Amino acid sequence: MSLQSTLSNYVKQAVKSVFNTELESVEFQATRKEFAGDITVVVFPMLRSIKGNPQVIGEQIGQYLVANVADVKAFNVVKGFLNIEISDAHYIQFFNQMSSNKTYGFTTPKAGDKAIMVEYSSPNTNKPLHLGHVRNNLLGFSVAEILKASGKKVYKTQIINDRGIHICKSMLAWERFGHGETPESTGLKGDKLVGNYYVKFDQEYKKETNQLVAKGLTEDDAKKQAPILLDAQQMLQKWEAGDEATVALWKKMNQWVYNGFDETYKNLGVDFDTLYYESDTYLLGKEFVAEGLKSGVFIKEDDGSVWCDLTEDGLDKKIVQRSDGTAVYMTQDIGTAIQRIKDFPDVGGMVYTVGNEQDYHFKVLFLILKKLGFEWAKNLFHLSYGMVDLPSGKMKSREGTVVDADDLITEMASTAEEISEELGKLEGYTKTEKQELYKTIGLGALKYYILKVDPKKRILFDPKESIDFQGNTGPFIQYTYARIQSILRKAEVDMNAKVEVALHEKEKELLKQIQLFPEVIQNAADNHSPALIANYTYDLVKEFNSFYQNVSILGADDAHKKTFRVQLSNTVATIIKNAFELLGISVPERM
RNA sequence: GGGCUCGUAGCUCAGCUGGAUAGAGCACCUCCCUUCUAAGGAGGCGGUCAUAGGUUCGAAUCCUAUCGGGCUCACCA
Repeated sequence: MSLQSTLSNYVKQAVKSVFNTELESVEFQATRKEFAGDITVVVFPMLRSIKGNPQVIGEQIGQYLVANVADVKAFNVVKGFLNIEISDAHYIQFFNQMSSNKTYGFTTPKAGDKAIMVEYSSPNTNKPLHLGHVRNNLLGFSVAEILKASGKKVYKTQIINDRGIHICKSMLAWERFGHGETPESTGLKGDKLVGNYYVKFDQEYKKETNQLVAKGLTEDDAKKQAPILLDAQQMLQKWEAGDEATVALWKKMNQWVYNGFDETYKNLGVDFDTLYYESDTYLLGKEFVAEGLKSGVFIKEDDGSVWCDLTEDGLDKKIVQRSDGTAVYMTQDIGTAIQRIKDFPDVGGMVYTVGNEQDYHFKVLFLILKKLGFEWAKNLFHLSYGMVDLPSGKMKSREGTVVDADDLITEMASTAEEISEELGKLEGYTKTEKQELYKTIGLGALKYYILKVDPKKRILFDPKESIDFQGNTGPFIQYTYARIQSILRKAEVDMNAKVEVALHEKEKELLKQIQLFPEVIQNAADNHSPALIANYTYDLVKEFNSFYQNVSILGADDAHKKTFRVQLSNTVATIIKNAFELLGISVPERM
């Protein structure tokens, strides 16, 4: 049981014995540095059930605690705040108990618990991944890891948008202008190659529209009548009809893209347990439209289109099936959700990592699934995140302002290299070891930079300036980890020895921070927010650095203190490592 | 126009279910490498928490309105 819940019980006891009142809950907060004490009970909320002067009430509770709780050493009351001092023994005991636990803070799933499916990435297959996908992947992956650490079973998945007009555009352009080029023949990554033909299509399309406009058509008409577009649409029809050659080309080019994506995912350090392809799921959902019609959740209009009226819930009417009987986006998502539960019966909820431009879509989707009566529909969460903006504004592929994911990763590594070389560390490392390390640091910087901000907020990304290596950054934290490793290499102390020492103020602060870790993980899981983990880790590291600067570790004045301090450092390193694992960031032994 | 969302130091961001004098980093200024990695530490400068009301013992946090940015309101996905 945590200190807080233990104390909470004692405070309730105190209130009961002194004031004869049952208290529902007790409010705690960390004691501010300028006051003596470690944890503070806020007396004000009690005034609702206890009449009296908060100062006096605080005193009385404080006296009770000192008399009855071994871990409470002393107290003081400032206005309505009861500051409690906790004995060193409590911290030492806590430390001795957790320090050898390599998975401190992590909860393992219980046997019958429902699993959770986390969807992220979900790209189109016509162009390479860009900065927006990077945020999506990092967020989704991290939230999945955090949920795991909080004791949930997790499946990571994505839905790959492998069909539609966009891929047909690339296919058409490749057929026409590609001269049989392949990733092998060009040395290009498959997704890049296919993306190039998507751009090529767009160029040709523009050329043709301009010609039509010159002939006197309006721009709108020209855009609709450009022959190359008509050809692409025809190709899509052939694909839907199952035309052999078209399907073969589609398969070939999609495979190139997948190979390219796999490389990017590998570099980024994300993975998936199961995949869904839109070509398999786009026809799903229609049977549930029929069922929904029966149960009255949906309504059929005269033209045959099917709608869901959500005006009573404060939303609009939403179409779920076209008048020609075909599925729309919403139909598909309904079908896919249901399919996933069929495929994985232990799944009891899902998290969708999708940009905030689709907030409304998911609101509607979840509501419809609830109305259809699925029990798991209440456990759906849209992990909505803000856009990544560039100083020049939005990323636009046509204007060439997209930041390519692979390029970005490479650039981060070379920035890390420059800084590292300048600092002149890493003597005796081989070239490949160095390259590996630069990648770790560069990626650490990128991931931390993106994950430390609240998912809801937009990120302004300046490729030249925004990623720092000092202060609240990934490399700063990695650096602290590396320094601790260096201490451990030189330490020569018994890491398993249980030591009792009088605590230095800095040591106590560190222990308090360490105590918070399990709670932070739960909190991050509940809020689907890696940012909480990131900021916690930063606080921990700051606390450690302060300790490091103020207290001699290896040169401690007696052996017990040295042992304790080395063990404490080691524990901090373990937490950094664990926390960063939840962010998908690795930590170097040296840097 | 309706709905959603964001607005905290010059810049980038924290601030848990309302709690004590609103915190970091960058930038700028002062110090600290004959102790374990200075990608570090100690300190200084810098705030009418967009604005105006309201609820409360107590508001950056909750409510209302206004202003400003973003997203969204397709038989597209």
